[in-house]
Amino acid sequence: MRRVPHPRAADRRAGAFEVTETRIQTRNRAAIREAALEVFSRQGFGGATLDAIAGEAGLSKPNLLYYYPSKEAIYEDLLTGLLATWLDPLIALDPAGDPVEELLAYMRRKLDLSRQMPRESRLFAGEILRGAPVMMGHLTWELQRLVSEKSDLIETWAAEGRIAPVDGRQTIISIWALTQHYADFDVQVRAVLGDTDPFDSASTHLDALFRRMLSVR
Amino acid sequence: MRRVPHPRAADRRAGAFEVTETRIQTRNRAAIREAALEVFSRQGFGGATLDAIAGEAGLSKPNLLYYYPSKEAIYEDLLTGLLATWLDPLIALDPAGDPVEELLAYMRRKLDLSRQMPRESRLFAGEILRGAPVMMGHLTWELQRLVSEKSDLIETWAAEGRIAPVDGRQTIISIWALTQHYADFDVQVRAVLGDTDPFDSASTHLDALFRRMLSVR
DNA sequence: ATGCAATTTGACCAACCGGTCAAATTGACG
DNA sequence: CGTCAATTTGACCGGTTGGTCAAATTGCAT
Repeated sequence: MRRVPHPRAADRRAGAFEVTETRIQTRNRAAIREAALEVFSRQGFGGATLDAIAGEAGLSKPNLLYYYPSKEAIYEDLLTGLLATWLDPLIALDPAGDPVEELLAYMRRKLDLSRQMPRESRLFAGEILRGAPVMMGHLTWELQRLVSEKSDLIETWAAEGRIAPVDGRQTIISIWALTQHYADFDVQVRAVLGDTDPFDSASTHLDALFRRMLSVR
Repeated sequence: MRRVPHPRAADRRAGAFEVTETRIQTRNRAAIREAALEVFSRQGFGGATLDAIAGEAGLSKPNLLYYYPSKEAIYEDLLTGLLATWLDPLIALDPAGDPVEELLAYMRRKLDLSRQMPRESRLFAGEILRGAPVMMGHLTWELQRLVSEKSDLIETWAAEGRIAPVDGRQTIISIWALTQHYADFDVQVRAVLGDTDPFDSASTHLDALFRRMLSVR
């Protein structure tokens, strides 16, 4: 029913450490992911077409479907492949560090992600907007667990009086909202800010905001 | 080329103040807008279909197209019709009021909008995400002008020492980001917060956040 | 109750969409 | 260079999509 991408001559030389992928496969899969990111992030899943993705990747549509079995498969592969990158900044929140500086550093890492990977941010945003049909499972497992752990840490810091008394989960949500906004609503932000680089002024602003919000007085 | 919805017997009685719309037209147009809001806000423009909208509205597809000339027309009508509602809270920012309380009140009005009109919020979010193909014009006129005026007000307050020194535009952007997030990323917020009502805890949290951010010490 | 405008519908259409398939082409290795 | 797997392609398919149209039905003012 499903054409699996090539039994491959994989185990021809048993014991080889090599990846099971051809050079051509690696190149084309990468091109497809790049193209799909471009198209899905701007058009959304529903608005994207295989022809558009194939065109952007420089492949024919049947050729594209030689590497991925379906439109959904490409979309899912993109999202799940990016999930780790998206969660890493929170994972790096260090219990041993200085509370305020740790949270500011987390905020900065997220803002950098918005600056350097705006398409990825919009891809996630689009998925969540539509009710997360694909990511729902991840949301209620990895994410919930991770946020639970880190919000406990934040509230411990608060209880110890090392930061202002805050709700841990709400604090994390605020960092998400404030940083992702610059990628997701890019055109609106630029319309409002004019010529100034959104991320430069955002960086200063958010730094001050979180310092005031978190520091004990 | 385009079938205009009915010359109407409009001016049959000259000098009448009545709307140019039939009762049936009013009812059906309202049903269509409601249905379109439901579908567009969840599926995005690209993922939405006329059949889905017609079905939701309880009309046949040709009947739907009797009231609106095209899918784009419905989408545009929704967005432009909702624009005023979306800008009103900022317009109401009062130069004569107490600065901190005014900004807090603005934040609360926006949060209420997220709570009571989440579909409208997601509709706008989807439009901006895709680069605002339809709203771009409005963004670079009404919005830019309004934000310009109100950010000047905020910075005047700051210069007078009545609130902390902040960037006016960035402050407005922060209010948008923090409040709309609860509507736009609803499923993620709920996944993270569990059973507690997102808007109740958000209200407390954001109140404290903006008070700390804005108050002079 | 009748006449005309307003509304509704089924049948239809061309374009497009996601996806398939057999056949052709290319790459790599002995 | 021969061979076989890996890759690529054009032609095609059934279903859906946005949209049209003529005809039927309904609402309403007289």
